[in-house]
Amino acid sequence: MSLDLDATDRAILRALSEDATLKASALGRRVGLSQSAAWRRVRRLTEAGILGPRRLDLDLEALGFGVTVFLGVKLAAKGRVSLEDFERAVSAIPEVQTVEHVLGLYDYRLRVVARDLPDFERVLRRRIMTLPGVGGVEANVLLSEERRPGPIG
Amino acid sequence: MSLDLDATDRAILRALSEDATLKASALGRRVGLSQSAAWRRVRRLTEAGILGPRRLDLDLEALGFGVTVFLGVKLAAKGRVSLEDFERAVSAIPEVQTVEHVLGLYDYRLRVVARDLPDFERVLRRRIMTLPGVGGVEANVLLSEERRPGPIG
DNA sequence: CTTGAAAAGAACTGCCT
DNA sequence: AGGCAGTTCTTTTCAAG
Repeated sequence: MSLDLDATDRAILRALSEDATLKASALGRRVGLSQSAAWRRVRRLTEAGILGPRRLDLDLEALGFGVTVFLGVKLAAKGRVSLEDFERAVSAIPEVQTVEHVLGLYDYRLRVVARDLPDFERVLRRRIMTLPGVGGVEANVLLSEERRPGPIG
Repeated sequence: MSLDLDATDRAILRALSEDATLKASALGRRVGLSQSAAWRRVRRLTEAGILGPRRLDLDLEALGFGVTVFLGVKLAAKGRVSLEDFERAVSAIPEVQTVEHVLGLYDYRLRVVARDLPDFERVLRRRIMTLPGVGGVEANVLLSEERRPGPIG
């Protein structure tokens, strides 16, 4: 299924995950190909589904959201609440950036942003704790974060 | 510092976080502006630092990395290992996609990808558990994930 | 903010090696 | 598969209402 990539493909993936706005010409220069060859490779990788949609990272801090908290949520074992109910309710909270359904100590991991800690407390008390079926919540406040390209080298 | 955004700005941010490849003309159509007006707003938001770099999401599953695990890492209290040492070592592991320094039950949260569970066990035993200063590790396996635009509405 | 237009540059196509 | 040349499209800038 996963078509095989040569070193040039991997170089393209590495370059594009750093800067998705790279033009085919600049990309080609960087990996040692002509503009059209680079462009054809990008199209091939896109059609293979390897290059996903170009997403835009908003600087939420510049927008006044300086607090990011990761919540580990354990659903109440007894309250036979469907996962769908929980997911629907959590998706309606604007401050929730990511909803991850996981297997382990928690059932869900949420990435929540807020303007400051008082604002976060409001979100936690009025939105999170009132979600259907919540059994326990554990929190970690983000101090700093580093994203890396992943195992494409 | 954070310049105020009107409803149109927020619409632009919402549209672009869904699809960062949107052309200024299509964007203008979507938010009810002319092409040049939309383009000027995008430039203004970019210069204000709100629109970050366009990153490209790789479909790691299409590349054969079907397993994603979140690790909560607690450093050993005694072993006076500097955070820098830990961060440097963890950054050298290709399978680690994200390193988050957090405050709470854990000291670090790691997003780790692997080809399958045996491969993950290899990474865990040979790379993660041998990191300098690791006191305890807790794992959650990703089942599904939903990303949302965040509180820009 | 809008329209219109012009210049620059990138995307995309066919043909050739 | 890669390179070249050409066509089509968008971007980017400017002038004027």
